[in-house]
Amino acid sequence: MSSERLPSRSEHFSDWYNQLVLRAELADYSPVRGSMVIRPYGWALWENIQDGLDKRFKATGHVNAAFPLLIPLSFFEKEKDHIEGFSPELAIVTIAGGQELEEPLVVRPTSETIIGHMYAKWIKSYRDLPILINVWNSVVRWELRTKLFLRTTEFYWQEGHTAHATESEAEEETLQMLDIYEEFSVNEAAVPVIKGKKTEREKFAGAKDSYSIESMMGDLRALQSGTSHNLGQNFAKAFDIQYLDVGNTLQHCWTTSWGLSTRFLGGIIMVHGDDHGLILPPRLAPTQVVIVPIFRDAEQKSATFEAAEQIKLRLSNSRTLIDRREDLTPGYKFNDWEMRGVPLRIEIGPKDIAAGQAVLARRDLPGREGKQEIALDKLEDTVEDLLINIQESMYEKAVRFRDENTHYVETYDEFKEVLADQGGFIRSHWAGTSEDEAQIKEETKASIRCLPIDRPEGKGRCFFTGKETDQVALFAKAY
RNA sequence: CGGGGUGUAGCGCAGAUGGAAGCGCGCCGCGUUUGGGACGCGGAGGUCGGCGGUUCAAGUCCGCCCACCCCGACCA
Repeated sequence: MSSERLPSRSEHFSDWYNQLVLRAELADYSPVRGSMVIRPYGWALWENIQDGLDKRFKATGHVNAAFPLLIPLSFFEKEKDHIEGFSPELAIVTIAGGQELEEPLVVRPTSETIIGHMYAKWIKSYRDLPILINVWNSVVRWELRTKLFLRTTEFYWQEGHTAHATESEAEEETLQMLDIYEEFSVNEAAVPVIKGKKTEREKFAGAKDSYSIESMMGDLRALQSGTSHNLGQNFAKAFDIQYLDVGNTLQHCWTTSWGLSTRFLGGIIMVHGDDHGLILPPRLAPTQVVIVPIFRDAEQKSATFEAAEQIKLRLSNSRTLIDRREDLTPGYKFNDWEMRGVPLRIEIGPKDIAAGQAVLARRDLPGREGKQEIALDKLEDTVEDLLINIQESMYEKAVRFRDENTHYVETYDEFKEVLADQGGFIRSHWAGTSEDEAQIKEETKASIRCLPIDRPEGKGRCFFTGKETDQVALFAKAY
């Protein structure tokens, strides 16, 4: 790790982000343009995200499976909107085994088509439904402009694909998975979200309706961190996914798909990080507590290592690590673990051992403010409480930040003014058309992130058209 | 694909006017250190992004190409 400070988060957000990802050893650039290597520390974080989501998927009746990486190109041509949306970013294999292929193979950008093809084979009767499959894999989209975690050529994610007998059941599934993303984001990642529906312009290529969770990043831009799509019968019709209903009538299924990717890591970084580095929510942190032993000579060394060992044993409920490196000073280690965002640090040295105590430092409150001395016999309870407390206060801080930077406007002039002067989210009544939305994006760079589902605002006047409406739109500049 | 920038040691950079490839950090060894990014001494490490041209001589001048980063358009 470099010994320099990070660029200032408030002044150079983009540089700050890039360097943080590299220096916290979350990821590194790979030799192929736009793709990245996720390093062990970043992958450990992703594994915790996987665990949290996978548990929730299983609890709602989903099972995991695997589908192939390569998909016949013709599959993409079966759903008109889907191919239109994806064709610019497909990577296509045309040569294999030293020969030009009869039919080009697409490296999956998402699996709706191949899964649709298989579902058509597997589903015959209403008794086969619903089918609730989730897949953990990676996909490739040839993006023009990339950024570590947020948009890379290849990224890891989960994609859920379900098929149902009725329209309402599919809609229910779509919203259930959106709720799961929300609950996960809030409770595990301490990242507040706005749940909502995508507009026609912004929805998934091939979907009937798309929903998303949207979060505010530290630079006031919006990040879509999870999506859930009601695909209607679009893919069922394109792939002949049909079943016989109770009355012996052939019906098309109703399908859904939903996904959350390694982009979510980028969200965690940009919501919680500070000038010292990453700040990880305790529930997802690969290491929750790091113990830094402090010593001068061999005698002190064995005493503090012994004390550290005992602390670790007592903290068996937490993911605890002892920093045994002997060639580095404590000060270096403090900065190192702060860069990596470990929520809680325990310093133990000769003075502490003599006093029967240890020093606790919480990552979310940097410097002296977050330090306290604690008697060793109170350590377990204190650590447990602190981890919960850190998780909560990280969430509260993020909510406060988002709310302070969310504005309501009544006119388009005001909209432009607020966006230029303050930025952030604009949440206002909206009755405009797709063309109006396009015009606003063209003129201000801000787009409708979603039409929020929860609307405490009630009825009001659209800032753009002046029409009375109960629909609200969330506008922001987005990643 | 448009605009901008950068390619010299693992990283960050310096190498006016062409004339023996350097500095800082990191890395390796030994010793002293260790409560907020330690220090000394000794080392290892380079087809100067690539190809071509000008020249007695190119990191440096010229041409072409490539890669990456930033800002736009497109996107989870």
